[in-house]
Amino acid sequence: MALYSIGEVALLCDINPVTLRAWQRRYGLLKPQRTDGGHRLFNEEDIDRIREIQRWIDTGVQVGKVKSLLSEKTSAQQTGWLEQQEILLSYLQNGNLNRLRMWIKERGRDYPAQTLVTYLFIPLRRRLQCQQATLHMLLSMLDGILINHISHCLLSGHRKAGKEALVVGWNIHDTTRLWLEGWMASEQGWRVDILAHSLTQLRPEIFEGKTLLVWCGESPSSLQTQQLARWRDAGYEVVSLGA
DNA sequence: ATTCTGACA
DNA sequence: TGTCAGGA
Repeated sequence: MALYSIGEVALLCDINPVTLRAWQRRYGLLKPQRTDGGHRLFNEEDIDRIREIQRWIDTGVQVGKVKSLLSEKTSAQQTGWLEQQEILLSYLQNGNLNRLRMWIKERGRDYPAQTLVTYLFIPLRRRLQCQQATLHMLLSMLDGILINHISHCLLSGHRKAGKEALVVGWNIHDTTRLWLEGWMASEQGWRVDILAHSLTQLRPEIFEGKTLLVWCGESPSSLQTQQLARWRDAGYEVVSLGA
């Protein structure tokens, strides 16, 4: 198996060697082999792990919280959801969008959106959220189908009774995640609309009368949490998603 | 030339 | 997270 120096890994993963050492020393995230001289040697597995860490950080998780997430991932995989992910992946790779569409529709009848999102779509999307062009394309295909399916679900939700809610993203990158959140909210009885783009400024006074379901990423900054609480105190209906 | 650790901002 | 010193 090929081994890489810290400098090579730094180039490969577009990351500062200093950061890699910090991740190891402060958070115990890495444990590369060493040469006799004590220089680090990273194998492909280490590099995959580094990319995985980067993906978590990109989605807004603080470094200190990543470690538990890396091991927690295996528990979601042991219960058979990994195989389901592989099925979806194969449809994507074969460009078999119709199968994919039908598959999602059928699963949607068997499982609550909550379950599918948690064990299937979030983990699978995370796997595809690589810099690699091919994977990115697959992710894009999946997202398109998902959004289509979800908008369908939201429409039927509008025919039922329920309180009006608006899903908004606040300083996030992954806008497909808003649809997933909206999907779950819809199943919990909200009549959901989604703001398609993430906002950098939130002004709840504009949406008075509707409940705002706010998505701030995997771990909201304390500033965001405080602001949300302040708005609640001011009488706005503001709910933090994922909390 | 590159990387190591540990102190420090 | 990043910089620096002082060594290997």
